[in-house]
Amino acid sequence: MALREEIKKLTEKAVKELYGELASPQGKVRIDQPENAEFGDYSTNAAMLLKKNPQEIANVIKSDFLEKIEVKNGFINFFIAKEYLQKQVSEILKQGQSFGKLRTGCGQKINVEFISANPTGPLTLGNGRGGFCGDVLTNILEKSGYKVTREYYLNDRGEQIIKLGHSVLGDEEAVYKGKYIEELKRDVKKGNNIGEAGSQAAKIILEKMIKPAIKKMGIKFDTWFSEKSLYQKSEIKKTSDLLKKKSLVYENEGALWFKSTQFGDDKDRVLIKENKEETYFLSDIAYLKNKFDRGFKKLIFFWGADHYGYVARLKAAAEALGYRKDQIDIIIMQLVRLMQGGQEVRMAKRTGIYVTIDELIDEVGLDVARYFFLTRSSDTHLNFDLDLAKEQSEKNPVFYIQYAYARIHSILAKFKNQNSKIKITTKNLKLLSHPSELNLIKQLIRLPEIVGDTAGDYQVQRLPQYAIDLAVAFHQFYRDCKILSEAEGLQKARLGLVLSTKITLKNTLDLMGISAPERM
RNA sequence: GCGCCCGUAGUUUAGUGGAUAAAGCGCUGGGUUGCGGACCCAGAGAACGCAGGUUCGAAUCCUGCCGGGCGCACCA
Repeated sequence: MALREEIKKLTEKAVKELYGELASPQGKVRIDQPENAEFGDYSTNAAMLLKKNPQEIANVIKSDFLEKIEVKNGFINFFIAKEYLQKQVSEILKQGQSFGKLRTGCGQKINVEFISANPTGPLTLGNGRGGFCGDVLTNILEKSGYKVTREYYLNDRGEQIIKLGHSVLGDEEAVYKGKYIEELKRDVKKGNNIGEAGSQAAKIILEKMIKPAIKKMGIKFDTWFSEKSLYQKSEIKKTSDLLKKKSLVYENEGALWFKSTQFGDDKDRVLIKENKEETYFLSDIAYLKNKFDRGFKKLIFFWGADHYGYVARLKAAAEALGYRKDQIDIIIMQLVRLMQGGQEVRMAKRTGIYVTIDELIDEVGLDVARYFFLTRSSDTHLNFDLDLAKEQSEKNPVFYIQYAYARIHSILAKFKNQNSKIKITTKNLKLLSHPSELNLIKQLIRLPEIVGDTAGDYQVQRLPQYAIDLAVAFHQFYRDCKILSEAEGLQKARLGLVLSTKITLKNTLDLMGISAPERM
């Protein structure tokens, strides 16, 4: 069990013992990790919330993994015992690659849909942002014990395909512009009608532009879901029939409407237009049904802020289908604005002005590109300046993290030249007592908590921050503690610590999809 | 007009009810005959957009205002 959970339980138990079940605090009891070491490794505000004497509570709490408990300014501060920390090193070595894994997901099926850009052009920076964040969240959820499906929804029919058709045929209704459209004009067979030209162009864009870009981004989708297939398998018809059966639709002015206001939407929405064409929303409901039918208990979507208006609608649809609104989580990513020399440059596939995610990766490399987007919360309005990004990429903190990893590899390689086996015993680990050693271990054991927190609140920017903390702790340890030149016992202990740092750092980088280079 | 999001150090951002607001870059100064100096240490730099309110306690919650982004289709 994670240490924080353990401390929470101990505190709750103590409170119950002293004040009985009735003590209900106003506000949230928290177990925090204070930044100031003076306040311990963990601290709780429980006493303040309960308006009780913190010392009284502290006196009742007893545990062998705690060295001491102090009370200061109303907080109860917990100090972890050295022995507990030392033991964690062998625990990490034992768990290896699976260190950080949790069981909270209980194997529940969860579907994460991200990017899902229309096959009408290359992937832009906005797609990159949502793509990287989505990808990392799926890694986190997997690590927390969920069975995750990464899904890309492909809008391979409908209005935008027609528009693409016009564009590649170059008629007066053309909307998409750019070099790729010029190239498509050559590849798409002449004599096609608009729809066929559009479909053919979309297929080429998907295979020649989107899929390679996604591969370059280091993302692997489990499912590429075609909107068209919903029509081919009459799932659209089945869905509208189902809603009719539930009396959730009505006809008005020749169109078929869904009573979404019954489920909290601002207004009712059209499913089938007056001209008998189905709306995109109807496909979406069918798609929603399809996902739930496949057994997913939870659906997560990454959308750009420009789709915000769609949230209430989709949740309404989920409820209409008989599911709960909280089975759908929609993460709204604020848009990426392209800046050049302090001026905004409007990006649009329709004007042909945009920076593709390919270009960014070519310029700064995948690791920097990933790190760049991962550090910013989805709420941040991101102004992206390619020149600035290029200039700063050399100083990107990702190299600082990777440098720690390369250093570790170098130490271990040097050791292996002298002696091929590292055998670490509990007795050796007891020699770890330098503040920098203990501090490093404290950072190492945060990984499961980081994973758990992020799986709960989807704030993936926590991960790059943690990686920095970890690297800092290692670099400081490296400064303070010699390894190879020490006597055998201490040398083994420190090698164990170095190895467990390597594991933790690697697992953290893996979650972020960032490489762990042995040399730089 | 209504709804959502943002405004934190020179800059890019963390921090969403707790203690002295944190980090990268930049700036100033210091550190290596040593396992990788792409490193380490110290310092300067922030009335957290403004004004009220709730609370023992507010960058965080509420209200109003200012500035900015996005959304309010029988478009997708």
